Amino acid sequence: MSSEARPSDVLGYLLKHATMTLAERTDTALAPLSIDGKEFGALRVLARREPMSQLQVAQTLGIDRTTMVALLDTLERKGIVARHPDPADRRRNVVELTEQGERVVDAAETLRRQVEEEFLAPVSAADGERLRRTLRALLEEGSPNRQQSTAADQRR
Amino acid sequence: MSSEARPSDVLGYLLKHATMTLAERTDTALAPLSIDGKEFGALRVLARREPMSQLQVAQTLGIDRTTMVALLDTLERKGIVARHPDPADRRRNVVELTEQGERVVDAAETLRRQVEEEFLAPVSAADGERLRRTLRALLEEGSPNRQQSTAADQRR
DNA sequence: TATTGTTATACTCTATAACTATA
DNA sequence: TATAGTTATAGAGTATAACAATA
Repeated sequence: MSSEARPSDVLGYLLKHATMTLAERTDTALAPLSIDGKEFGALRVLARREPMSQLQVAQTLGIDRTTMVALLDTLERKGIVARHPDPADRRRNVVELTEQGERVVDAAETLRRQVEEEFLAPVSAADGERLRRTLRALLEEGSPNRQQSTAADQRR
Repeated sequence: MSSEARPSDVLGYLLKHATMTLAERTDTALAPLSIDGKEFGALRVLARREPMSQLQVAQTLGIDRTTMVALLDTLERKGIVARHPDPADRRRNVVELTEQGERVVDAAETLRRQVEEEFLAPVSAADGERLRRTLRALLEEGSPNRQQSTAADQRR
């Protein structure tokens, strides 16, 4: 018989609620810019890079190209991105930030950081950085900083 | 002008992907028990407690009571929970784990812990514990007494 | 009248399939 | 034939509204 774990001991619970809380606050902070966190994620892909096709953006984000269409429709209606046919391959649309889009992305980036700072305010700066570092380590899957073999490794 | 942050520096990105990865692995591990993580969440509410009504379970989970109906339909079909009208208030259904349900919950709890252990394997045990502690601190102080409020709750 | 569970319905999100225009 | 973008459609998931039984 296993002993009871309180909800707040369950890592999945903690991660999920931390994710939801931060996402909500980010959406709230971005609302004055008329974008949400998901749209900002797409904009960040476009920022400070060579122009990309819709498909490339979609693949970078891990979403379907049909989903990308609707996302870009919204952003284009807001004047944040522009689509142009690629002269070199007219099947493709090159997606670029407008001037307004650049300003929105910069403002959003500042807001995102502020939200993160506030979110992390209850813990020390060191613990905040440790959180980031630990999460990065957990997500770097095949990378070499794995430790000893675990029960899981044997099952693989 | 704000400087570029790599995706892996964005806390929301890290949290979201950590949540997704852990949830996927948990679902995979629980599959042999014919339950998923969401169902297990509901079962954990029922385990080792006084019997609760459907509404109480739903409120604890922060989901709508109509969603609860479908969730319990599934779990009841699997023989994991049973519903009885409450003799004291026959509008209510008392929800209880069956004997099989108790066994499933215990087995699932063991699996959940194994998955967590594997998930945390890339970092030291100390860092794993720090992660948990930091997340708890962020959720306690960060969002005072909000359990899992939904859009619906706010509209009410 | 209010509450609990239920059913029917709607809405959001995202994917698959099919169509178009290019290659 | 294959690919990029689009459109139409479907599916999962979850909510709101309406209803029956009970309080």
